[in-house]
Amino acid sequence: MKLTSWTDYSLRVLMYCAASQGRAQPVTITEIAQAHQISRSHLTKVVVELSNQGLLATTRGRGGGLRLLKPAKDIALGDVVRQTETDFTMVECFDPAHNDCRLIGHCRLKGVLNQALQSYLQVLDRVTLADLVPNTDSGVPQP
Amino acid sequence: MKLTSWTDYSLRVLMYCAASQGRAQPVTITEIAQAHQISRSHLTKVVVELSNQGLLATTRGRGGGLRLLKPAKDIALGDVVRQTETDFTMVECFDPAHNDCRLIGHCRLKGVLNQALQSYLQVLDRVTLADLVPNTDSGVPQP
DNA sequence: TATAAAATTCATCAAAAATGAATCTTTAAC
DNA sequence: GTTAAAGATTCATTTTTGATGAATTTTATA
Repeated sequence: MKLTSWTDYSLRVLMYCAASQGRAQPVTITEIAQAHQISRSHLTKVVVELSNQGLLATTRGRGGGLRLLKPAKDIALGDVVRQTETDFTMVECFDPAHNDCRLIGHCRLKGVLNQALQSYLQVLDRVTLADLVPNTDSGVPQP
Repeated sequence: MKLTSWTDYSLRVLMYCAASQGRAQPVTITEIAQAHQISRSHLTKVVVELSNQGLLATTRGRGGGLRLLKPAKDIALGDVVRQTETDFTMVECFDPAHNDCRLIGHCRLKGVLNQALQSYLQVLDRVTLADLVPNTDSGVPQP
């Protein structure tokens, strides 16, 4: 059970943007790619998806770059992870047509695993980008 | 984010054993494999691991089979999942030697994701095999 | 018009999970 | 003691899907 590196990169892009708010020049993909030693090409796809998901705005051309569409304190990790992770299938529930399972009664496993998953996401719902990154527009000066 | 089918199969083996407690003949691998349409060979490996982990006892030879080493109500899902899932790496934390991350301050991401993971497992800690399977040795007769 | 930025397309590559055939070992029943 | 039924082991593949990156195109500004 792990998150994909796609989600990992998504979070890093968002955190980088959050940490860079207030800069004169916007953050660029190349900059983030270099900072994290990831291929610029690959990271671009992550940025495009985040942009499609309404988390980032991008501007092309010279002087362009990325910026968050909402204040960092309004972007909860849970929502990011829900969007970037594609597969939350905990167990493969068998196709009813082929189900020859001899367990008596209905299986409660699926429901329990779903509860656990919700609990996982709820923890992340209570954390925002602003909580992760010291210098944001949260109004709190850093030491 | 998903569990492996290895974990899935592990849970099903344990549930099957729990549901079969009190039977004259012990449960066999072949029986479970047929019930779930899984290759017997493959499922054997799952059983061997569960046995190594102290959850199951196996007996070879004619009349042999599987049985739980503890009452179903004493086997918590959390403990099973902790043992069968091999990789709980939420994000790849960068090697400090190569860390060129420009985020100011220390990153709280890892800690937060770990909290979420613990929350996930804690939900499963509160559920036992007996909760999943109606007819166990829990003393509660099934309808 | 040159440059710097995002966006797209295409082709792989890599890693890990999943699978199953074939065979060996053990043991109870006959 | 033989045999059949059970778990255990070994080996080789297959499948999946995530991850990667080169090359090119589009857009916009200085």
